[in-house]
Amino acid sequence: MRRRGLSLAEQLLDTLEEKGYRSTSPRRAVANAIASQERHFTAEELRERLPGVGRATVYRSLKLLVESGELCRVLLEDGDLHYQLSHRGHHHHLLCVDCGVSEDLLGCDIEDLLRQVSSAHEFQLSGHWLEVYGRCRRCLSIETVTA
Amino acid sequence: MRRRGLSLAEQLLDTLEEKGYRSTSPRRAVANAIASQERHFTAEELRERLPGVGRATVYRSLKLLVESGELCRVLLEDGDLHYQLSHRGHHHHLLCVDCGVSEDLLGCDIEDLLRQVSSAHEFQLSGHWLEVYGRCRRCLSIETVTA
DNA sequence: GCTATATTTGATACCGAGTATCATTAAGTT
DNA sequence: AACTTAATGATACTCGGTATCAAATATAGC
Repeated sequence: MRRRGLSLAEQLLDTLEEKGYRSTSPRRAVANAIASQERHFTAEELRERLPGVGRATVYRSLKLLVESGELCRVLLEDGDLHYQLSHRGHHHHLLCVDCGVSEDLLGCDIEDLLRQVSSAHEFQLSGHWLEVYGRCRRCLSIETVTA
Repeated sequence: MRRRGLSLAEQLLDTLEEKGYRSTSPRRAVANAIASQERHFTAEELRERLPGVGRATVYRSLKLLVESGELCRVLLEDGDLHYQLSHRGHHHHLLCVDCGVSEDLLGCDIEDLLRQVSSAHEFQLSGHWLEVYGRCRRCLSIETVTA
């Protein structure tokens, strides 16, 4: 949901400003670093690319961006949590375990299924977390070539 | 899938022995502590109950038990990873966000759905992670009483 | 039951992710 | 330009987890 006329980095800062957070140069640096990041990343990876920004500030910015919905956390197959740009509201990820690329899953029928399942267990559904892992088309074709 | 004639703790040790790991007194202590734990727990919670066992040993034992399928990791709604006894192979959890009780989800149609979704994205499915959160019947009734 | 050998242990130190504190600095307002 | 409030970054800390390595111990062979 990129807003017209705004670069990705500008959009991140814009969202923070709308929430009353100031636009500072460390935050601009963080926003730029995130915007130029194609795949999911860890806080430390981001920090390495921002030697001039304090550790606490990097973590604080990540937190604000997750809270404001611009970033989301993805759970890797091994249990590691990474960050990733979030282009929409609630959604799921289809993650390539080779290259790390992710596609969003929207409009699938999981919610319906979960509603059924939880009512069968007499649970009042409040949320869920789903990650799907596999190999993307590109990685599959590369694998075939090098094999 | 508790084996006949074995207590839960004995079964944990038994599984490790089958894999060639020795039965030691620290491991027995860990197995007993886990066996008496009804809900999901963190490594630190377990460690508090095992003052005589070294930190590294607790973590090592947890790792072995996860690898051998006796324990599984559950992802809480806030991203925290806890441990829990795993009574079966691949399964999902229906977790109560109030009391932490969990029920296993088996034989639901999620796998089919994921197969469809991933082939639509030209992904070769390799795995998935699903956690479902809600309030269990007991917590719902308590809430009604105290309200 | 004793001995040899390989595994396990626990102390320690370390790492990554994240938070708390707090004096200093910089944004936004007037 | 001055003021006020938020943000920063250094530091120290917590928690979950791993690497190292000398000392302890479980098992296998005799």
